[in-house]
Formats: sequence, C-alpha cells, structure tokens
Amino acid sequence: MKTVTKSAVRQPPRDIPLDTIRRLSICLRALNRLKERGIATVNSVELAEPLNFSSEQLRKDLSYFGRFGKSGVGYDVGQLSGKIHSILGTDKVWNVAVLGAGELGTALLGYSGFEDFNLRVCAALDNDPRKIGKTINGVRVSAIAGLSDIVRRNEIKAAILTVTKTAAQEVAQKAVACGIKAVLNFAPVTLNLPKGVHVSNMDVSCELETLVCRLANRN
Amino acid sequence: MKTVTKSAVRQPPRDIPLDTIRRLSICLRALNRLKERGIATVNSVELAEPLNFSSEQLRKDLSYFGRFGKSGVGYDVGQLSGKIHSILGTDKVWNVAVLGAGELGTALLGYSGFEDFNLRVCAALDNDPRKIGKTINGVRVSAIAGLSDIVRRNEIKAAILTVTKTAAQEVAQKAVACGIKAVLNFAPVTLNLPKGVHVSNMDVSCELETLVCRLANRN
DNA sequence: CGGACTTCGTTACAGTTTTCACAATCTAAT
DNA sequence: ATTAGATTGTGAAAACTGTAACGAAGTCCG
Repeated sequence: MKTVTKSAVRQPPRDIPLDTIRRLSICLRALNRLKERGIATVNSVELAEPLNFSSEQLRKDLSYFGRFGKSGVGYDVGQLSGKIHSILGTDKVWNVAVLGAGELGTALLGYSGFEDFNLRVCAALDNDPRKIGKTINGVRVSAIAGLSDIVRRNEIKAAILTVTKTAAQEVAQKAVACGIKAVLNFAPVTLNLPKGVHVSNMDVSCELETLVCRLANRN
Repeated sequence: MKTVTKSAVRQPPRDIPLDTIRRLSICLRALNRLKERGIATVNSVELAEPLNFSSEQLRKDLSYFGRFGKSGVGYDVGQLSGKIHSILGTDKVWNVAVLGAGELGTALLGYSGFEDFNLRVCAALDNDPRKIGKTINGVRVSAIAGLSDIVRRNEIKAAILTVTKTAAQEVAQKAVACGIKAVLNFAPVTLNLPKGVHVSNMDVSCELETLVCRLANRN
C-alpha cells in the first residue's frame, strides 16, 4: 500500500537562497497575525505586499518546496502556516540558550518575537557571581561551567551570544565544545569557529553604519 | 593651478552592493584593532581572511571607490582606515536616538560597538513616566513628545527602534514626522514608512530561525 | 453549463554579485 | 641595474537571484 501525502513539503532540489528562508519566516509571522484576526484565506498579493516584497517573489520562494495554493483563490492561512513551519523545521519546539545575562541577554529573555517560530529560550548563562542563581523572566541564570549539562538535558543546538566583545570568541568556542551547532552573535567581532558550526551575526553597529552610509550619500 | 588629491575617494560609478558596504564596515573595525596593536601595514589576505571573506572580494569592494593599496606591499592601516571612513560617511560624528528605553534600549545605550564608526547615541526616548527623567549610561530619558526638539538640536537623522511590536509602527511614523530619515528596527514587525526613509531590520527571531532551519535540514 | 475572471506555479529572461585569472606595479636583494 | 618575488586592481566569465510573462487550474455567476 502506497501512502501519498497530497501537496507535501517537497525536499528542495538544490540550495535555497538565504533570503528565501528569511522571507518565508517573515511570512509565517504575518500568517500568525492573520490567524489571530480570524482570516482564513489570503492570496500572494495580500500576503507579500505589506511585507515589502512582491507576490511573484513569494510564489517563487514557495515553489522551491511544493505547491501550496489554489488557483483562483489563494492560500489557506492555517495550512500554509503549517507548511512553512515544516519548511523551516519549526514544527517542533527548539530550545535555545542565551550566553551572557547582561542587559542584552536580559532583553532577549523577555523578547516577544520567538513564539511565532516555536523557539524557546530555556537557559541563561553568565560568569558573574552576582547574576548566577537569579531568575530573569522565569529563566534561572547558571554558571557557564554548567553549560555542557544544560545543553545535553535540554537538547539545545543553538545559542545567542550576548557577552562582551572581549569574551565572545572564548565563550563561543566553549559553547561549540559543549555541542552547540549554531550561534547568533551579537558581539561586534568576527567569530572564528570550526567548519560545520553555523554563525549568524547581528551586528548592530555595522547595520546602523550601512544606514548612515546611505544617508551620507543622499540616496 | 590644478589641485590634485592623490588617491582620493572616488565617487562610486554606480550602485554599490549593500554587502560591499557591510564588508567595508567590518574591515574598518578590524583596521581599528590593528591600529591598537601598533600594526602599520596589512595586505588584503591578512585583512580579509580572519573576517571570513576572500582577499579578491575585498580588493574588488575597495576598487569601487578608488585605489588605496601599494602593489607588492599592501595597505597602510591608518590611511585605509581614513579612506573607509570617508566612503562610509563617518569621517564626522553621527548622532543617533534610541526610541524605547526598555531592556533592549538600555542595552544599546551601553553598547560598545559604536565607537568604531563615530556613531553616538545621544538621546533616549520613552513614554513610560517611570523612565522619563532617569539617566541611563549618561543619557537622559525624555518623553517621546519631545522628540522633535531633540532631533533638531542634535541634528539626528537616524534612530534605533526598540519599542514593543505593538507600538513600533506608530512610534516609527512619529519619528519620521520629526525628521528621522533612517530607522534600525528591532521590533518583530514589518514597518511601513514613506518612500525615502531607509529601514533596516534587526530581526532576532527571524535570524535565529534561519539558523535553526539550516540545522533542521542538516547542512 | 459556459464564459469571464482570478490566481497560482513555472519557465525563460535580465540583472547583479562573486570568482577567477592576469597584467601592472612596487620592493628588495644581489 | 636587473631579476625574482609579492601584491594590487580590474576586466571577463560564471554563478546566483530576482523579475516578468504566461499557461494551467480553479471560481463565480448568469
């Protein structure tokens, strides 16, 4: 007996552009807002335009993974949301650790953007004895020495790095040694980590700088 | 009499890729670290490789703006730093406002990454009466109602938006009405602002999500 | 039931960015 | 002064990404 799932999420044929993933993430968030408002159907124009990209682009992005819409109608909000969750791998919860419980780490422990993606910040680590043991937004701060255990117990694969720029490389290396496979780096330094570890930089000053650059060149 | 400035920063011939600007920003930061260590000369390989991009790429990026190196030698650290400052428009100080003095805004008021780019956070605004009047990291928190004055007095053109996602659109619009021309948005929503206003999104959850996606697809 | 209308998915095209290869330039040493 | 070695700057090729156009599929209404 053959089991055929209609319009399953297709295994992508080749490398997917990073921006495609970003746009689909943004879409997922928008779909959640639509769901909250009780809207059941949406077409590619209604979905894409408020997000500042074109409907063609959205359809193309989706077409890497399968066929999810209905001609003449559009997309079922709940269904498309589910499909994008599968595509992004967030049909299950991902636990994440915050490394560095300073102002920025604290801010992220209270950040309201993670729910849309089934991401859960479930651990905070710091080396400052005054912080260890405190509870911030329901998460207890542990010493970095305990990272290995925490990673194992919670099956954590990704960490957000919010320590100072001087500590960043060292803490990141330690995290990788504990089994962390992906790092979202907020420190204004370039990390050098083993191949196979995914790094993404949230470089505030650099990004602000590109804005200023555009202003300086009046365009 | 003709005044010829040797190897001036050339007016870029056409649109410069955004990533070029990003890479040059990163380079500028690295050059500052080299300067601190008293290193006077660097070649494109030594500069680019620790930053995880290729020397060819760096040379190409620079070539949009002029010729700054010496064949057989490399680049003078101090001089190249100055040139990149001109390119990026940060040869003078840029004042920036933080909109939203919550945890995230507070974190940015103490952020150590701005010095490299001559960016100065000189104002913090919030609508919470408990915060107004307080001083965070040397910056006094003002009511958002006072934004217009502050923008004018400090010639602020760019703002960092750190308010909640529900307030983001409204506050951003107000900021634009006060003369803000560029917004670095931390709220997990897509802003809709008039054409001509530059927006850049620091989307923590979306970026973490792309990392998780790569993990989920084991590549 | 049929024709007008809507919207999707895909293929072909155009534009952009990166990579590659090499001539030109400079230094240093003999 | 000449040669060997190093490194830059750039044009041409390749790879990648986004845009546009259109056939196919589905809906709605008379």
